[in-house]
Amino acid sequence: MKDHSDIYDAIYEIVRKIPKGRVSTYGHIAAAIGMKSGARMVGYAMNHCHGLKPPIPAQRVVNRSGLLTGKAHFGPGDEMAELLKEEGVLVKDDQVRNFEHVLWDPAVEIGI
DNA sequence: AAAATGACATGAG
DNA sequence: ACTCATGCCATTT
Repeated sequence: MKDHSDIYDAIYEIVRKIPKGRVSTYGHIAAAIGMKSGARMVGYAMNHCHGLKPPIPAQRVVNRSGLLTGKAHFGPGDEMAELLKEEGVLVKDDQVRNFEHVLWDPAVEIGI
């Protein structure tokens, strides 16, 4: 495990910039770092973000449908949905309500 | 070195 | 409107 995870670093940086109460999608994050079709890479990076020094709010990262795809990777239960609810994101049946309302576009914030 | 896998996206039927 | 098939780039076996 070298420390070259530049891709991960880029992805983590974007996810870390997601404000509380907001969510983002893999496609938008991938596009923000320059990987238009690297949606899978974003998810892959999330899989490795377990135990990182800065807590990565991967719970704010959902698929383009607003569905909590990786909820199973957080906790045994609906910990991911609970976290989002705590932050103010309306989650119903593992799916974000008002998705477009809480959707945060990294490209806009970063200024791509 | 090649093939398989992955917390997705998009297009076509 | 819904389901099936392909693409994408990096990591792992």
